[in-house]
Amino acid sequence: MNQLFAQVALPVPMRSLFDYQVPSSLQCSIALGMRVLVPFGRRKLVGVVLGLSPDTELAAEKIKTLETLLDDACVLSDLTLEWLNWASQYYQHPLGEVIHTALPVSLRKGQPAVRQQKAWQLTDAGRDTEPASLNRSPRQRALLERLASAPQPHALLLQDFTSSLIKKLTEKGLVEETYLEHLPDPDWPARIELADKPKSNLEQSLAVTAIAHGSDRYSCFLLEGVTGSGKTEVYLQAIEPLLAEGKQVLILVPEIGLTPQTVQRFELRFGLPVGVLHSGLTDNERMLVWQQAREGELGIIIGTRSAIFTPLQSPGMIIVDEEHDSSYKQQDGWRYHARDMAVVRARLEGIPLLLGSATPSLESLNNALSGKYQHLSLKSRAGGAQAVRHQLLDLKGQKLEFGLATAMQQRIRQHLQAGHQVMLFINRRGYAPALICHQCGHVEECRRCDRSYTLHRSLNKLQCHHCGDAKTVPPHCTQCGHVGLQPVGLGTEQLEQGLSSLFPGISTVRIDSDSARGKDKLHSLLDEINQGAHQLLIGTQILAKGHHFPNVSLVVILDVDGALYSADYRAAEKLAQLITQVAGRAGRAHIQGELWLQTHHPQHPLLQDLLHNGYQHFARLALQERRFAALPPFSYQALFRSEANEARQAHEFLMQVKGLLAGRQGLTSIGPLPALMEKRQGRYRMQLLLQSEHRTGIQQHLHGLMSQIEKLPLAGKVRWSLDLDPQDFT
DNA sequence: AGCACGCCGACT
DNA sequence: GTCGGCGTGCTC
Repeated sequence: MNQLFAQVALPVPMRSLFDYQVPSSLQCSIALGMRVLVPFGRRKLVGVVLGLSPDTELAAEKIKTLETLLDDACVLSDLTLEWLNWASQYYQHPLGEVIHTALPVSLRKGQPAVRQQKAWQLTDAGRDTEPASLNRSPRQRALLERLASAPQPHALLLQDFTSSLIKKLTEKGLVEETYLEHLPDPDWPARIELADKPKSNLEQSLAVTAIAHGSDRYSCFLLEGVTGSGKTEVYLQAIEPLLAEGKQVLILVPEIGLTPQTVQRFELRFGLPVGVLHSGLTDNERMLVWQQAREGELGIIIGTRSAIFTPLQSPGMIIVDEEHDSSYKQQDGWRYHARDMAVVRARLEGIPLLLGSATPSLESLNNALSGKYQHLSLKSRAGGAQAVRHQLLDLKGQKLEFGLATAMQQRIRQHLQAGHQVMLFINRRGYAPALICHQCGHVEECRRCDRSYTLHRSLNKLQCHHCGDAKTVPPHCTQCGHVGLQPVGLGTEQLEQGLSSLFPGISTVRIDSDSARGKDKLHSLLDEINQGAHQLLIGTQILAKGHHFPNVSLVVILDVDGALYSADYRAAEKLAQLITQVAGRAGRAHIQGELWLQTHHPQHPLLQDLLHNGYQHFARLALQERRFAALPPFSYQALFRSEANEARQAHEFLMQVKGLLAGRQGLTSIGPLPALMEKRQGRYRMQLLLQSEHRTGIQQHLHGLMSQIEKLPLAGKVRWSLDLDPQDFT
């Protein structure tokens, strides 16, 4: 037989495929998209076959032979491979690692992909036994005859025989255990039982009709619906006709939004089991949902970020709920954005994509306003919850204790005395902030860019993260001459320790990603809160997501300025989303909720706009600002990060990367600058930001650059990575 | 990324 | 005399 070589993608951080000789015994059965076990160095790796060819460019002595063919059918379809290949190019991440992330852990480890079920078959002795010889035990005889023609699944046998009977024949050596491939049973469309649905309003009906109109091809919808406007009801009605046709629906939700109630709502409406994928599952549980989805046995699959990789036999629609949520962006390794991956997947599969949010990302909103996506709005709020009152507290010249103004402390006391709960929001700590004058509120700004400087304590410098300009820290305010400029948000870090002295005897609880880590930890904390075990709640973004706090009557956001004057240009957008989400969650019909913002700039146009005109209006204003500043979504970015024990090395590496890009048209590079969190775990972190007006600009320049970078001597010494469409500059 | 090889310091 | 530190280099 002729020689055959397989090009295999392996989970290693290298941008090449690896050639292996295919043993002649496997040449007939091997195909693209199957997994193989191959020798690699002195270990064995599971890889995926991406090419088959009668020849290879590699020297014969280097070629090894693949060890095992792990599948008899492909685990990744042509379409999926095309999708992942695109992703590997777009994110400039090695294809082998991309494929590795897209597979469930069990498959990465080489476990079989087909679902197996326990079954029973006759042994040689069993086949030689005359059924008549068992005439004295008719049940045993019946079982023997049942197995005579073919092995039978365990579950099926139990309908007619007891397990002790099977055991008896096993002990006699006539019957033995075996495994049969599970036969898919995709007959759920026939079992749909629609529950009563609420009467939908005009906006909802319009949205559902619009979606139904485009449901047989790729199209993208942005459903912009204020909190409580019934987005989920639109999802339910939009997928109803698809499910009836036997089409499957994949729903992505934020990490924190995947509650039993969410899942139940879909289950109850259609009377169907829903496949659920989240981080708390075991490898086997994930694998089962993956298999059921692939075999078409599930109509609805709900999951967090990585659920975007769930294979579907007959895809009907993808829904991304709370599409603005930052948990859709992977923050290490391959930094993909599940929402963006969903757009490309929907286009390849030729199915509609529905993005829903009360506070859409500026990216999606821009696509909707420019007509790239269809824009659907839900503006009326169902139910009678009272709107939360928003108010601003001017911090200029105020006495602050642990970041709280005296007037605010009194207000908090009033609410506590009334028996209500109070929620205090602080931004994540450790960020490089702007420098602000507490007397007049003046913020040092870069003259060239009109943007605030960022304070980098270790260098004792102000740096503009927009153009890279640096200057020394001024001794006094350039506006009013006041001496003693302070970083924005000073004191809020000590808030938690200070609360016990400010509010003695009041039970305080902190909720952030650390304290809420672990299975069900967050939920038990939330239960405690709603049962009234704590009166003062301190938290970050996590508190605002998807949970209701009926007894909270006062919400305070301590350092609004931190977001208004952050080097992270998305901070204002995130703040606006936070405020809007919180306003939708606190209080209840009989308690008038209050939301207070502490700021040195109560007249700031973005704040004023948000408070008076709401998120929808604010977002459009913010988009205009982005357009003027040529920031995303009106430009495209890629961020190189580097990290080393010595700041010099991290900096020098990025200087060399910048050097490789020198003189390229249509591409600007900013930096290297210290990361907003300059140091982490004792290592210095620097960043180099690339920006282009066109997406293809970034792509073209990155093409080929990565392999050049890998050849730099420093590339092996510093930890470095590329983040495409960066969302977070920490 | 792993995993080896390789060449310099404190220990049974 | 060795155990072990992590720098460097390779993996079809």
